[in-house]
Amino acid sequence: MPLDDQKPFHASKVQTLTVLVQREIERRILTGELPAGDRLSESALAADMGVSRGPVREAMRGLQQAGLVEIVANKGVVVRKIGYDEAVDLYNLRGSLFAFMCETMAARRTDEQCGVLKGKLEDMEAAIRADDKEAYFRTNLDFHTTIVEFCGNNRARAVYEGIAKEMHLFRRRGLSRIENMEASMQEHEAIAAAIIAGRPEAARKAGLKHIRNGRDRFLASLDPDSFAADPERRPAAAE
Amino acid sequence: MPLDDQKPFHASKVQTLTVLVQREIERRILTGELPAGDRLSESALAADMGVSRGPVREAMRGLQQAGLVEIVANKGVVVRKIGYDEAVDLYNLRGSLFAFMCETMAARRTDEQCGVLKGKLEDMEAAIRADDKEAYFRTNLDFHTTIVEFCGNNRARAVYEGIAKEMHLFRRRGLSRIENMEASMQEHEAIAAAIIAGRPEAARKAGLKHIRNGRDRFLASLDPDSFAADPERRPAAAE
DNA sequence: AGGATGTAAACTGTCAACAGTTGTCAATCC
DNA sequence: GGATTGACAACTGTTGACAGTTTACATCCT
Repeated sequence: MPLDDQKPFHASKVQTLTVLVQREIERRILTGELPAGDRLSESALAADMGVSRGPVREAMRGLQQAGLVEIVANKGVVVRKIGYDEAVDLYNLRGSLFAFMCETMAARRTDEQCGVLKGKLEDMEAAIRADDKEAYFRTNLDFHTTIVEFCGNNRARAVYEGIAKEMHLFRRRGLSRIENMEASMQEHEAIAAAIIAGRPEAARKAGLKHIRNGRDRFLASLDPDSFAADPERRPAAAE
Repeated sequence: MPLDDQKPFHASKVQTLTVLVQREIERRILTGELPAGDRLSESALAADMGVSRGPVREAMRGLQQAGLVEIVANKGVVVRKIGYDEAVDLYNLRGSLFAFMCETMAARRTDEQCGVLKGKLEDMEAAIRADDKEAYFRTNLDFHTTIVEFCGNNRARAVYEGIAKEMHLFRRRGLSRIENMEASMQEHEAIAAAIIAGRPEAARKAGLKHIRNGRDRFLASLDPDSFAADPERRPAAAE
C-alpha cells in the first residue's frame, strides 16, 4: 500500500469512470465546447479522456435519457439540436414547473427560508445599484436556485434542472447580459413578496409571469436566422 | 437470439440490444415482476435474456436517469423504492404537469381534436352505463393519453410519461379498480368541457383538481403500513 | 460464547478484441 | 457522361476476459 498518496481524503475511487465521463461530456456540451449538432465519436472521446469505449457508451445512454444527445443505431450520437418550436415548448414547460415550485414554496415556507430569500433579493438589489451585470446574473441564478430547493419537491427539482440544462442547447453563450435588470427585478420582488406572504396562488402567477417574460424577451432577441440550421422544425409558426 | 421475435419484416435488427433490454427490464419493473427494492444482478439478467453484460449495463444507465432504478458504485443496482413523501411529491408534480397540458390543449385545440376528445368521453360513459370497470379503466387511460398528446408539447409529454412510469413503483398492482366512477367521470367532463370551450384557465384548474382528487383517493386508501418498508422516509411529516 | 480477523466467493468496473453495419470512393458498365 | 456496383475504411454493437471491490463465512483469539 503506497502511503505517499497525498489525497486529503480517500474519497477518490468511489467515483466510477462512467459518472466522471458523463459529467465531463455534459460540461463540454453545456459550455458549448461541443456545439449542438456535432457528431460525437465514441472512440475519439474515449481516447481523448484516456478511457475505453465502455464507460463512454454508458455515459451516452445517460445523456440520451437526459435529452442532451440523440442516439441513432449504427450511426452514432449527436448533440441534440433544438428547433424554434421545441425551444418555445421548453420555455413553457419550464414556466409551468417554476410556477409550481413558487406555489409550493409559498405554501410550505419557513421563517428561515424567507430570511434566506430576502437575502438573495438584497444581493440582487446591491448588484443593480452597483450596475454590476455579472453579479446580477449570478445572484439572479442564485435566487432561482433557492426557490427550486426550498420548494421541497426533489423530483420536481430534478426535472426542472434537467430542462434548464436542455435549454442551454439553444441559448447561445454570452446570454448572461440582462437587458432590463429593473423589470426583471420587479418580477423577482413580486415572487418573493407572494412567497413570504404565504400566498401560493399569487406566487404561482408571479413565477409563471417571470418565465413567460423571459421567454418573450428571448424570442424577441432572436435574429430570424437563429434556427435556420434546421429549417424543417421551423414551419409550424402557427399557434 | 431469444429476445427478438416474430417480427414479420426484417425491421428487427435496426433495434439495438440495449434498447430491447431496457424495454424488457422496464416492463418487468412496471408489472411488478421486479418489485421495488429488489437488487438486480447484471450477470443474472444478462444470462436470463441471453445477452452479455454490456447492453444490460447500458440499459441500467438509462433506467437510472429515468428514475426507475438506483445505482451504487461497486454495489449494484436496485429497483427504486418510493417513500410516502416522495409519492406525494410525484402526485403533486404530475398534477401540475397535467394541468399545464390541459391548459395548453385548451389554447391550441382544433375541431378535429375536440371531436376525438368527445369520442373518448362517450367511450367512458358507455363503460359506466355497462358498469364495466375494466373498460372504464382502459378508456380512462385513453382519455388522459389523448390530452397529453394533443397538448402538442412533446417534451412535457415525455416528462409526464416518465413521472407516470415512476408512480408505478408505489401504486400496487390491481389498483385498476376505480372506487367512484361517477365522481371521476364528472371531473373528466369538466376537463373536456373547458378544453372544448377553449378556456385554458378553467381547463388548467379542472385538470389540477382531477389529479389532486386522485391523489387524495389514493392516500386515503393506504393502510398505514404501506410505506413501512422504508420508515426513514416517513417521519418528515412536518414541513 | 462473542467478537475480531483473515480468506474466498461473487459481483461490479474496465478493457481489448471481434463482428456487423454504414458511408465513401473508385472502377465499371450502359 | 452519368449511374450502378463493389470493395475498402471507419465506426458502432457486442462479447468475453481480467482486475478490483464488496460481502459472506469460517477461523481464531480473548
